[in-house]
Amino acid sequence: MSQDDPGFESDHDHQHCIEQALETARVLCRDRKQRLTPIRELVLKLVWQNHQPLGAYELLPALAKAGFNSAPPTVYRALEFLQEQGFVHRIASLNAYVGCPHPERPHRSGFLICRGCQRAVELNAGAVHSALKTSAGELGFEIEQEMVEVVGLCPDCRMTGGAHA
Amino acid sequence: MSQDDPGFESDHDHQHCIEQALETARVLCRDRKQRLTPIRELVLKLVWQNHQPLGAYELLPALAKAGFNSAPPTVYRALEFLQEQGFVHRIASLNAYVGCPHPERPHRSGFLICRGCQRAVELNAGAVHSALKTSAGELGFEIEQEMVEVVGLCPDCRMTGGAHA
DNA sequence: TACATTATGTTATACTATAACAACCGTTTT
DNA sequence: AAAACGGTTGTTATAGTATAACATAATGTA
Ligand SMILES: [Zn+2]
Ligand SMILES: [Zn+2]
Ligand SMILES: [Zn+2]
Ligand SMILES: [Zn+2]
Repeated sequence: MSQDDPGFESDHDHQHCIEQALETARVLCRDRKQRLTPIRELVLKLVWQNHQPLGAYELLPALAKAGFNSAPPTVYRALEFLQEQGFVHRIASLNAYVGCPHPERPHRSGFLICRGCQRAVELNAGAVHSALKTSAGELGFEIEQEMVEVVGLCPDCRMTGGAHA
Repeated sequence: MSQDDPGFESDHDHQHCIEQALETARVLCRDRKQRLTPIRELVLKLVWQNHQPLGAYELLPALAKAGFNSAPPTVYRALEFLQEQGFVHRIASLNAYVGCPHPERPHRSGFLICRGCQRAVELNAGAVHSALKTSAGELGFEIEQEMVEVVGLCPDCRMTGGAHA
């Protein structure tokens, strides 16, 4: 692996993020006997165009430009598939979708969402999960899915007061 | 205080939950010089009618029955006020609202949401918050709001397989 | 090829939330 | 009391998000 997750580092090689995400998806789909159709691959690529979560309707124009049908069900179906495969996550508090950098195994860690630049970074926080599991366990609650969405300011935006991107 | 938070205990005196929530809201509004108008109080009462988060549109019929205007802005305005005062929380993953049992100070702990009975219980998990703060801090991220929503099965529903309420 | 399965196209609609402006009401100022 | 003000509510319209339902096309399998 030639590059770690970029986190909030602004100057990483994002082309690499995109290519790696697409290649990982292709491999996993082959292994899982799932079909990464042109629409699905395009939607995945669009979601990965940056690290800002995108709304479903923001993807439609690009689908139209690529010659596909661009009615809502098209993009929602693709997003549903990509979520099932773990390639993208939905950010409930934003009604938006973001690419997952580690779709190999299902997981549901948390997101740090910057209100300055809108970037969302996936948090691989075992400690958060453990604390959650302990607290839930004390109430006899059995966890199935976790959604952790934290809004705040990333290092870059703290310096500029979070006023812009 | 005559009763602790009921958590997932099915047989608690829920009338007490409601009365206490309303009385706390009245006191806090008086202290804060905010107006708990009839509409706002009714919406708070409706949200507290049980421990299942309710959608905004589910509240409208009851508003109409009470003789108020029942267009969406009415209920959204009331919910906005109640959220600002900390009397209710919004559950982003459900697009629904639930009463807060501890509105004295602002907070944003997490929720355990049972997919069997749809009850949501507020988790006062200092450990989760600490873990989150630590993990975010390592990335230089400054937390402003936390949303933790955990879906699973409560003790009651684990026994019945979560098939119903 | 014939058949079943999955994916996509297409139209319509449901669900969630807010914009914009008018009317009302309680309080303060003149 | 009258006027001015700020906050709340009434009302209409619209924006934004997501899914239902059914037709058609593509793909995999026997
Ligand atoms: Zn990148
Ligand atoms: Zn992920
Ligand atoms: Zn109760
Ligand atoms: Zn609360």
